[in-house]
Amino acid sequence: MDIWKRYSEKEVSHSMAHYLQTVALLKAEKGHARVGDIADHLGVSKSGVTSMLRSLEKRGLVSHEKYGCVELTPGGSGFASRTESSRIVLTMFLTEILGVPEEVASEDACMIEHLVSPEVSVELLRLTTFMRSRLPVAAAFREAYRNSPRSCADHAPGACDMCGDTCLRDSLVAPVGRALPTL
Amino acid sequence: MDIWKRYSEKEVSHSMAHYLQTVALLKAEKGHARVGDIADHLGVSKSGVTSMLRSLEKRGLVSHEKYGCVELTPGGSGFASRTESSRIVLTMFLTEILGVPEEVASEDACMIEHLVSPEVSVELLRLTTFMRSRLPVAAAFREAYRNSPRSCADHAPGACDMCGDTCLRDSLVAPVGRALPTL
DNA sequence: TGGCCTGGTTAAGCTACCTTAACTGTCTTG
DNA sequence: CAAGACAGTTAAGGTAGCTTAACCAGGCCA
Repeated sequence: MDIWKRYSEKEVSHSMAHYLQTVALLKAEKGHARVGDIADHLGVSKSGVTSMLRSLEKRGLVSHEKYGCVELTPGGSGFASRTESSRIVLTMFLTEILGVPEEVASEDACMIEHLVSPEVSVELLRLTTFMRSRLPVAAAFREAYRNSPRSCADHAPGACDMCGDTCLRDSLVAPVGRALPTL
Repeated sequence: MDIWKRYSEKEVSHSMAHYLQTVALLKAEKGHARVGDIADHLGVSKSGVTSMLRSLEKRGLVSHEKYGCVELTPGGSGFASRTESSRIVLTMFLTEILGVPEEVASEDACMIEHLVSPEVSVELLRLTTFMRSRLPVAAAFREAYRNSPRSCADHAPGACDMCGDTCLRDSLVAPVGRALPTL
């Protein structure tokens, strides 16, 4: 099982995704992206920005010459807009369909926006669109869903066709001994 | 905006989550988890395992004495089972509700299982359960959804209440200049 | 008892991403 | 045009998570 290793082999890391998004945002907001602004926006040091820019440049995602402004290459701007769209779709799904609080939704979306595949994002958008729609079948579903039970009724093994011997919901919510030393 | 930084401050990293899951699996399968087995299962070197175990031990997630077997603490086993449940729920949602291919679903689930909050996991489980149910309203919804359009009809600004000026689906699927040097 | 194989450990080194401290380039202002 | 001020850079150092290489502990067998 080696899927887990692809995590660290992603073309664009979490950090990189946020650098790219920041550059795109600053360009849109003030017309140019400079090292200091990027550093302020991300809450990192300017030297950190400089070195990250070097590595983004090596990957062909930005262009940046000494003491100059930062530009996104087509590749970089593609990543930025894909990640941004992914974040929008995720947040919408989490808040409006799942009904999770804004705060939680934003954080979760931020964590995973750059990790979900386009296939999944697209299907998520489709489901969200359909569920939000004014079609009677969607309205009826929403109504019924709102009133549906929040927890599984019975967890004799096999009683619930989602869970096995132990209730999925229970293990999601109350992991044994959550306690964890601060160190 | 500092949410993005919490990513690297997560109590348990992607790697750690997989180490914990592996220990739980080996314990369940063969009754004990040893360094070599963990290394084989994860495809990393034994020395890598040793040093990761040290750091998991510091965090109170496993116990391990020199040349001995590895045990999960209650905390560690809690994390393992929470992550495992999260993965199950995600995979089920992705394949059965979104209809994404198994291969993609597994990879995406693996990437994000340890990052989604319990709140979101629980709601995802609830939605999945409800949508899969035999209730007429759910069946009707599934039927209508299956036949719903796969792409947005019209993207004059404002025509679609999901997208803004540019179509979300388009930017998810065809980011400008996907090309990216291998380096 | 000595030799050897297996499993585990340490040591040293690499990459990614961050930090602080010190230096340099550029721009403004008197 | 020189003096600062400020923006940006380099240098050096830290943590996480890996690697390879070399070393050590314990079981097995002649």
